[in-house]
Amino acid sequence: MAVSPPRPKGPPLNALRAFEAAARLGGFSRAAEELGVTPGAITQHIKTLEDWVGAPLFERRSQGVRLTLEGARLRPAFTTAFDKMGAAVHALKELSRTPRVHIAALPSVAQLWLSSRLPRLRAEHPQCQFSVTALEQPPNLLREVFDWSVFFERPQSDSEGIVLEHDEIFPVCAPHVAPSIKTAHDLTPHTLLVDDTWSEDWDIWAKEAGWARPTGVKTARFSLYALALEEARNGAGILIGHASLIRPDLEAGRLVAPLPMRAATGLALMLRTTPQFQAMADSFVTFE
Amino acid sequence: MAVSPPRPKGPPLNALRAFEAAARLGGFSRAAEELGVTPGAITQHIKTLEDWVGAPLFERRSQGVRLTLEGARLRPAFTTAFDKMGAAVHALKELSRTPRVHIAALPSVAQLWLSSRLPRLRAEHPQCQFSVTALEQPPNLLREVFDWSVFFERPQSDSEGIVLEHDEIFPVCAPHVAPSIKTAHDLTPHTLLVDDTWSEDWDIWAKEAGWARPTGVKTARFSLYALALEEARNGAGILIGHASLIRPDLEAGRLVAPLPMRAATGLALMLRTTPQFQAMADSFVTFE
DNA sequence: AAATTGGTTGAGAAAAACTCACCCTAAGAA
DNA sequence: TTCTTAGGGTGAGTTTTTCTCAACCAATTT
Repeated sequence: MAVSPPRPKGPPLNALRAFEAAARLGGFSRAAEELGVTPGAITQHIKTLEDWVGAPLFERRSQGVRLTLEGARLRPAFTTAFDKMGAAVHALKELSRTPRVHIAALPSVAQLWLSSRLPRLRAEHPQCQFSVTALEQPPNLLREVFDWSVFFERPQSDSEGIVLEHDEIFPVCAPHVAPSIKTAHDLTPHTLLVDDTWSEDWDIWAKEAGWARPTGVKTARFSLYALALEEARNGAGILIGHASLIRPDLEAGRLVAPLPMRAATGLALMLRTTPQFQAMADSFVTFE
Repeated sequence: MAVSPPRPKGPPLNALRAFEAAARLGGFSRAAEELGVTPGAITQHIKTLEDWVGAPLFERRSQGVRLTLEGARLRPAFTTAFDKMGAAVHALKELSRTPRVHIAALPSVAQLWLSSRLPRLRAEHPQCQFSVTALEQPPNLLREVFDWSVFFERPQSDSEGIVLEHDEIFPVCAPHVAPSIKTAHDLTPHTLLVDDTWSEDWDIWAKEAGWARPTGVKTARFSLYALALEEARNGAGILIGHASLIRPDLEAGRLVAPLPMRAATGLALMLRTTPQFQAMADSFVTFE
């Protein structure tokens, strides 16, 4: 009779977390991003778990993975478990002597929108320590150690985020470039400045403006919106401007909008917070 | 403005688990046992966590640790989170093709009580795979990957364990040794066989029997009850027998009880199971 | 046919977790 | 007092886990 194999251990907690994230987000890459690791790490976690269980949790398809029936059945239990854990971790974070507010934002939002508002926030809450992390995707505030997030997101009635401003885009350029542009077609000879993370912006605006963008138009791509913006200020081309991010440049006259057409992206600059920081966020927003 | 420290991570999940266990069980050593690691490992986990938080979670006292006020406030949230996690893990385990039943029991119970009943259990559930792990302390079935536990425990009305038999102890010895023993005082010249994990048994019985055990009595200590039992069969001394464990020896005449006095330890041999296995346990018990 | 999307793999590197042996402190026992 | 015991703390060194990296696939999409 088998007595004594030391002490059987449950599956590794990190593998469970990887499973939950992958199942919730519907892909290993997205789970990898949320957890701040490479996709390969997720692959391995899931494999560990599948070996432990002795059954597959995901079907591998060429365009990604799909949860198996059993995997799907299991997901909600893990999601609620990790939600509770996340809440507990937030409570744990509160113990820290000096209150810390950790803000997540798109790189462009952090540089162009948040940076001018942070001083005021610091002044209003001198006892708080603020820090900002730039992310490409909004974090899950229930899970991660962020307290605020400021991203362009599709406003959903069900969610409790605060809509700061609906996103509107339109071409902008340096003042000396503007006179040559009277209609959308005048854009053709210019270089279009494109932010990699918002590469469809020009298409959205062009469609709205009824401009069939010719294939030969020159474009210059940037990995950061702030870089493209700087080029636009220097007169290197036409940028598709997000109203909320370029307002200071327009007001200061560093940029102008040569055409009146504005397109809505369907997104909004949204502020979300954990429940603990709702009040602080509300008071911040009333000043806007 | 600070933008970008990769992606801030929450505290390590394993450290959270260590905290929860230590807080719930009221000590690092007990947490270490539940988690199957050394106490030093727990110390380090807690330190990691306290460093992450920036505040102490336990007060260190010479006779052990006490939760700080904040630590105590945090505990319930983590306990429920890990309870949910444990339930989810049990569900995960169910996916496994062949159902597995993992039984935890005291080493003595595993050898002397369970082993004779396992064949019947296997016969009744041929599709199941049974495994047994010997532990000194009953595991937390909500957390660990066990499905059944069989231990001597104090029966508490609030708990849902099944009382298999109340624990009774009394001296036993080989048949040829018995004739010399008419009263408790006749035990004095004999060697008393003692199991290390139940070293108070003789005291309990002696008190009940009104026997002031003289200090000079020889004793022989064993780390396993089954070893002490074997010695008793060989006539090497008097063992304090637990009725439930030595019944087969009494029935077969390998051992006899020379004195009629029996003492209750206040414990009971208890069977506990996870909810999933309640039915199987019930049907097992009706055969007893 | 080429590029893209999303996952997989295995080797090596890095980080986390753990053990071990020894130290420390307070409290109770002798 | 001095011993002993119970429970932790420490730091070095080791083992295990986790992660990254750099290819590599296989199905789409262009």
